[in-house]
Amino acid sequence: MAETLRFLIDKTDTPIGELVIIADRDGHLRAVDWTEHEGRMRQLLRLHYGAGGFELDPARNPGGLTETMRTYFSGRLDAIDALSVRTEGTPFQRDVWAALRDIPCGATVSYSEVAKRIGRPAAVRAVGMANGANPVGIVVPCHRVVGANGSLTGYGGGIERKRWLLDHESRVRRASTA
Amino acid sequence: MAETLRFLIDKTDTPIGELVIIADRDGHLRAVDWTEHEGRMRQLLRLHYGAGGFELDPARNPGGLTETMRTYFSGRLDAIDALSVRTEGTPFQRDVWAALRDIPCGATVSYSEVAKRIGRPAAVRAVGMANGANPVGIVVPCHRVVGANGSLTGYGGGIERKRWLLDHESRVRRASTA
DNA sequence: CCATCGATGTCCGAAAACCGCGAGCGCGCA
DNA sequence: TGCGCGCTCGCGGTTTTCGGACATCGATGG
Repeated sequence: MAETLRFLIDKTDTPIGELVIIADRDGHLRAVDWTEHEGRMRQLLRLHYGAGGFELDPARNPGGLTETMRTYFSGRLDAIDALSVRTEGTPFQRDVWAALRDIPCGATVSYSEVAKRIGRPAAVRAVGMANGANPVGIVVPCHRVVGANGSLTGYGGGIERKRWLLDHESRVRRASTA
Repeated sequence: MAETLRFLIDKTDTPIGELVIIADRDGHLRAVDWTEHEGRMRQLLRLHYGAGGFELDPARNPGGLTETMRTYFSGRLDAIDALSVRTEGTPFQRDVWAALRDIPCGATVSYSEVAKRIGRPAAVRAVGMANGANPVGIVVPCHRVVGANGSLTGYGGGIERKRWLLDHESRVRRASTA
């Protein structure tokens, strides 16, 4: 591939670890992950854009996205709802990720329910795979998908963080509706 | 892959069939093949630039390249020597293709000789593969590579055309040195 | 003299493995 | 009987692996 996409990279602290944020110059979010897993994230980028297909230039609060993430963590959960995400991925994955964004904050859904919603009720386990391949943690809320019996099953960032995020969302929601 | 390279496409007749010419907007030749094999050529482009990674806009004599090709066929063989080529391909393939351009017009070289020249004397058969994967026929003169015993072996455009091209080159050269 | 074989890089198709699931079943335990 | 736990197996998209084909040629053995 001849061309090179130039992305912007920033980092920020959260109560549960440092976050890496990748954005493009049009203000679209391209990837989000924990610094701890930056290697894995870069590998995913390589997969999607090619080995030399992109470059990461350090930046401060690109497109206001870093600030938006901080806002979410500080308690204004709906901050990330309007945020514009742009990713690659197979058609199936894109279907799944789109369905994830429709899960309202504070709610959880089972893998099979997601499968049903994208019209492939049997592709339950594949939904799990697609979840794991999600480049944009938190904003595409793969943490809101849990086992049919309510168990947390798995999370790329670690079950602990999944639990924290769900707590965070239900906690704040409870406070605001009270 | 996000963006799309916009190439220019033109066609022209030759004594041995119609030629397709793909150029970029900087005047570099990107691909050349016979109209008869346009499908195969597009597949190669897809391989190199991605399925939706490029687009072909019809153009007339882009970068003067069509005219240059016509000049070659009309007898000014060195017309294609200076012409700028830009292609993708693996490191090995690029080595091979570079070596091909060093074969002087009118001369022929064996596959094993090419292998020797790129420093991998044992990769003889692989040179054959790389030859077949050459996107830029004629200009990158894969037709000047023949069997160790002088037989024509193979040619993507058909042995007949290979023979014609070699005849053409030796004929004109003989005439000019006489 | 002729047939066979091995080395070499790349692509392609087929097949298998991999999983962030979930339903069904058997079993142990009151 | 009734419940819960854990094992097993089928599910389906994606990735990985593997084998074969090929624009050759020189060495070997019959």
